[in-house]
Amino acid sequence: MLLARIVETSQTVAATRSRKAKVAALAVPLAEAGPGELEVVVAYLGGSLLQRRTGVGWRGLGSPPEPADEPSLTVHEVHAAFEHLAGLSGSGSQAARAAAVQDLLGRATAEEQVWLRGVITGNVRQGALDALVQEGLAAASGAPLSAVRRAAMLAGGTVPIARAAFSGESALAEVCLEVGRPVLPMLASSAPDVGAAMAKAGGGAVSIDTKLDGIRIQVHKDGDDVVIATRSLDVITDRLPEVVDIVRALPASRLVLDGEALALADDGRPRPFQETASRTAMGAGVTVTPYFFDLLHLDGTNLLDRPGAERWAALADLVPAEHRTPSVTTSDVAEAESFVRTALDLGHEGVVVKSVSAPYDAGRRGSAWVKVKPVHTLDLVVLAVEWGSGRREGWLSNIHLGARADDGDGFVMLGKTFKGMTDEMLAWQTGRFTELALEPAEVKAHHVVPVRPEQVVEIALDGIQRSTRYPGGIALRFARVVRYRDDKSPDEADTLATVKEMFGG
DNA sequence: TTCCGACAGTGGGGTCGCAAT
DNA sequence: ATTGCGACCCCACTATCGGAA
Repeated sequence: MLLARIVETSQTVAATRSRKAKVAALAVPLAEAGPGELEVVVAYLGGSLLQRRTGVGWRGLGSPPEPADEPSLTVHEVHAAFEHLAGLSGSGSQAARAAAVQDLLGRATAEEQVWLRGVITGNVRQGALDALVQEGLAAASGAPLSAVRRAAMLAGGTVPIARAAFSGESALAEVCLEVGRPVLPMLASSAPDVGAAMAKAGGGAVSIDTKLDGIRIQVHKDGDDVVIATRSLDVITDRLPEVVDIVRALPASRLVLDGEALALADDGRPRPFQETASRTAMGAGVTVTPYFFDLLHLDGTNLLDRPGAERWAALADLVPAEHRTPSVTTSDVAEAESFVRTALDLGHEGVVVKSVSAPYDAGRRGSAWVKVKPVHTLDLVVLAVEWGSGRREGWLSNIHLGARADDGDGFVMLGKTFKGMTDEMLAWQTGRFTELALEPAEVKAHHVVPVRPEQVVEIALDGIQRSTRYPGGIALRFARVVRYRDDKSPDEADTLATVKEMFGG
């Protein structure tokens, strides 16, 4: 198949807003693809490469060479070119990569070049990713969408099950959880408070799990072989030797566990997320401790489809309490709230409320698991704004946030945010910050537009973290706009000292 | 007819490994 | 030794479509 087929399809998909039309367009090349190219076609239609990493990003693309007049590249040739790129390493590899990228782009038409640049930087932006490709696969093969989805979740992606979809429903049904092959992890939706979360999770008795602020781990054990995968199914076994030892010692020969790994201080309280993420923490003698909250397989039996209560009972029989996520089962909101307070007092992020009857829905973010985290707010001042991209093209989008300096002179930047803005707010702030621009004539000429520090904005955030990037030594974590405050002047905004004090720094 | 679940997009800060400087 | 880049860790939120209620 020619790459041009993929590119045409991508353009068609991008040109319609109807999801049904997108799916119909995706189904055509999927039905045309030969057995030897189906995997590549599935990946490319979803805007991704089969290579996990190529070593080339937006910077390594360079300026585009003269495009070809006629399309000639096949998907096979493109795949081979990326395989070559991915294999380059060592001294001089950057120059070799640049040359290989230029060679590939030089063989592409102008439209193919656009698509190739998109797929390399992860910016195809056609309004369809893996989920719609799965729908297209179901449409093209005649297999039920539910069977395609389930197989993809259990196989860790759509690519590995594409051929099975064309082999019929029974072939898809045979795809099941295999010890040693990571499945997509179940995700949690969110709710503002525990009461709402309990209602969302189905009411009645629920499990309230402590939400630990570390790295999600899925651990597969087959005899002495242990594999640890992250949320995106990256294998990080070598980085967590303590976890490997702990799982090897568990009294079962084959198992799949889901949990969280985090670094603890000497007093047992969790260290900041940054220290869990850092290997320096391990190097400094800080161990990373695993806490497991689910069991997906045990000695030949897949537990995914069993109710939560049953899986967790099996987990409790297998894993000692010191390596299980603290939790309580209750239907009483007051008891749940009390558990949340305890979790927060112990320094944890919050809780995850879980239905006791729901199965483990791999790869889904449903209402069976609902997270609850406390929200803090600050009143900060907008110091600059950045022009948006994509659907925010032409709007001033990302705002720079500052707290009042402690010496009363000026503002200290603490971070940026683009979150929480409605289209109405984007329109308003584009006008407002154009008015406040330090250099009104230059507003459209620069990506970053500095403004007079006069607009106060209420910002929600999860907390602060250590920063070497920002002058105050701290940065906001997960900042988002709540509302613009026209009832407050900049000299009423929060100070750096207040911010540090609020978060115990 | 209205409601709501699922998706895609729009980006945030920090950390590592690796290659170039 | 330092710097820049790519890749990945954590992630919130809004708009939209289309099926469910």
